[in-house]
Amino acid sequence: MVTRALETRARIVRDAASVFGTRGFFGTSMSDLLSATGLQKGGLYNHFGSKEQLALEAFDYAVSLITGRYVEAFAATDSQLDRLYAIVDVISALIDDPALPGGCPILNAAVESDDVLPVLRERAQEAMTSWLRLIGSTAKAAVEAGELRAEVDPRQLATVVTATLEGAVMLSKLYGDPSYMHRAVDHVTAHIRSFATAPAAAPPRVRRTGKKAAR
Amino acid sequence: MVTRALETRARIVRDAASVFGTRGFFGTSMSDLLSATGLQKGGLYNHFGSKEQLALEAFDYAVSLITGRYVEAFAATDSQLDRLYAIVDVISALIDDPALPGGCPILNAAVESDDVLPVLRERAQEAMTSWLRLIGSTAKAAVEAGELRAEVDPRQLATVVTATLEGAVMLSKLYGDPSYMHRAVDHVTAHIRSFATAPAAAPPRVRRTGKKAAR
Amino acid sequence: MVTRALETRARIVRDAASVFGTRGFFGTSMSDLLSATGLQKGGLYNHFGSKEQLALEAFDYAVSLITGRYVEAFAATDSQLDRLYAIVDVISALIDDPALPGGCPILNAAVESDDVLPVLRERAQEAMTSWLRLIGSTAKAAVEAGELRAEVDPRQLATVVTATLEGAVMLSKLYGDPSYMHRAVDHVTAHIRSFATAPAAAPPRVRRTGKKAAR
Amino acid sequence: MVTRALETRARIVRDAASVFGTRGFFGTSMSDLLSATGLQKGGLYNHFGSKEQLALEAFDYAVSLITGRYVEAFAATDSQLDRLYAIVDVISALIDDPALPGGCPILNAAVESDDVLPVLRERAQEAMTSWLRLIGSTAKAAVEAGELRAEVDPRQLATVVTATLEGAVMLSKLYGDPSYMHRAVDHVTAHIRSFATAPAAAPPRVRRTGKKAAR
DNA sequence: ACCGACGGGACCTCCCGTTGTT
DNA sequence: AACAACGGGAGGTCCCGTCGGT
Repeated sequence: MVTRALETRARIVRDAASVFGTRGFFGTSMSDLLSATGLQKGGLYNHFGSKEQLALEAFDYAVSLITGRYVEAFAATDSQLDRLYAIVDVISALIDDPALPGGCPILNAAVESDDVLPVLRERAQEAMTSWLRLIGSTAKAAVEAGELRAEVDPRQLATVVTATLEGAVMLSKLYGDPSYMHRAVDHVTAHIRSFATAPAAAPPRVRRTGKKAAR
Repeated sequence: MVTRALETRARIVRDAASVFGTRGFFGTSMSDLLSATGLQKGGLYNHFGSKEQLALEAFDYAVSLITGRYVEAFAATDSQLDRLYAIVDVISALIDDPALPGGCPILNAAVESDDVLPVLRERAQEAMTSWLRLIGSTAKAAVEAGELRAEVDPRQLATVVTATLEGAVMLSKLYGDPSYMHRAVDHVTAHIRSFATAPAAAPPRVRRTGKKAAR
Repeated sequence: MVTRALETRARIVRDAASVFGTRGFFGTSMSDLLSATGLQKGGLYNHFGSKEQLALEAFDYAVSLITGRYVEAFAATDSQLDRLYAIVDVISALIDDPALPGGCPILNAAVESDDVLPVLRERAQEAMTSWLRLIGSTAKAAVEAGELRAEVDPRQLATVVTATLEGAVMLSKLYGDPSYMHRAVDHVTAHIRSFATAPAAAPPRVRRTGKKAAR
Repeated sequence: MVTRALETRARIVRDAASVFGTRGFFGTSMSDLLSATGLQKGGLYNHFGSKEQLALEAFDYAVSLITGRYVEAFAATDSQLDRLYAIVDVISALIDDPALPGGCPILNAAVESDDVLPVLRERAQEAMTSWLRLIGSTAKAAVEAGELRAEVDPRQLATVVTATLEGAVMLSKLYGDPSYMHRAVDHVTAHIRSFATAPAAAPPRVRRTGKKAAR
């Protein structure tokens, strides 16, 4: 039955994404994947031609989980500015309420793929590019909607938001301490707000852990 | 003979630092290290008991190169504020004028060591901590010297500066494009300047490549 | 498929037992085992996690061959005394008609495992203990059956029989000359007979080679 | 200075004999020997061309220690029969009061050298042969001196004594329990005495540990 | 006489992928 | 679709022996 096969395949990808996320591509062995999926060699290689192919699909899946959260979060927004804040929240959730263990898949892929895994590197570039574009175009839309001042450079803003949050993902994971991410979120949020046309109330920060961390 | 040994050892660490920086710990094989150093297995294992031990020393060496640049840069400063700018410049140089290939060793170690290389993770934590402390205490000194306003939260500033620049290292390396780092530097510099007591001239930015990248 | 695996596994154990018996644990390399079994590394390691594990199973197998001979020989006996003689014959056959090359596996294991292979040493102890117990309890049964005089100390007898025959295994193998074993067998047999209640005919010695070695 | 060199050489042999005795030839690595002697590669290879050569000399040394004990023990005897008892005592001392750790060097060499170390095997044969001859000729002399009955077969006696005691060395070492050796000594002693012409008092057993084990 | 850097190979282990089988 | 035996090679480690240097 075709459905069954697809389910198994999806389950493999899901399990593999967790393992690759926490151990990295080279740090993950086939036997890690076998015990994570509960399958044997044959079962796995029926669906994927190689470890690399599985890794690529696992990467795509991990990215899609984040993308899904954007879509979800965007549904609840009614301004471009809120969308920017929502984007920040989604990244922040990589630490506070991760969909998958291992932090940000793009960061992981970018760091590990250096000169060694060009295929993965390309995927990471693509994923990062669409992320940067999302921020950039949202910022531009916010300007056009009159929510942000015209002096905002969308590309500059996208870079700063992304770099700061990715760096914070690394810091918080390195120390096992979410407060680095929280400080980064505060900074990025304030930075965005500094371009807002209306003095505006504090953005609708939703810290997913529920703990309203005193700052 | 003792001299010879130390030289060889130092050379191995230097060469290994490059390889580990570009390929990562798991992505680097002993073969890679042998061809990088020109030694044979026996020769290498006389100096280092294991690949991990060599990796740790290579990490320390890579960090020491950055530290050395701080020391060098600090010698030319005469205000706490200039020191902050110098720190930013040193990190920025990881892209524009790297001492070693592979970007920031701490970033690399932090991302790859997750749950897999606890010893390396500890070293990365230590290195990162002293970096954060350096920024934090410099910021505090700048406040005490009246160069920055009292409202500055040193820890917050250290987090933001570090996260943003580390994230930018990742972005610029991912794309092979230094402009991400440049934008991050501009932002961080402006952010610091926004706390300055004197309206002050632009900070003495020294882009090491000399190319004034149009932005 | 399952059947195939078990067959292969059994074959590996059998072949390995020969190699370990003749070359010893440390003297046997994985290469030796590979050429003995005709497998490749991957094939072998699918069945056994390590050389040590294989060695242990090979040891157990070698011991089981000897045990099997006891069972076989016991089936043809109808007195406790005959059982004692049968035991002697089984050990004697390690030289005259070996099931496996390499002499006595327990002797080999005991000598080589000293302080270096504690796991093997334990196995050797267990195997030796059940051997000593077999002799001891058979002697006791012979006393109770009135076939041996009550003054017999079963533990003493077991030690003497075992020590003498094991020592003879070593001597005969060292010189490649079975006559040492034959002399030991004669002595041990006479020693046992000296405790017999009936003057009894000579025990039903079956020298497995068929050659009635002139002594 | 020549003396110095010989001293060092002798010390190496002594230390190596202990290591080889406990770990065996293959179980002993050069680095084991280096740490046992406190020397470095160069220091060791100045005296011995190879591990094998050192092992051979260490074996000879170990045998010479036993030989020395014979000589010593013989000096205190005034009958051939006492010499036989003395020989038994010397072997018994391998367990109760060993000159070197590792039990009997000949036993060890015989078991480990099988088909793998022909040179060592030859040495073991030679050493064993002179031991057997010593017992045999002493027995013969005892017969000629009228201390043992003429029916004694010297070669048979030598085999039985040697096999039993060697087997007991193995047993006592396997269990870490000297009582196996004690029982073997009792047996062998009684066996010899059974050939004595004079009903004679118990032989002058000297258990070297001093504990007169109750039997 | 001794040290210690180094070569180069063998060690055991585990890798990833293929293949036959159920 | 899944299992599991197996190939063949690369992994890191440690081996023994050599040799330049003190």
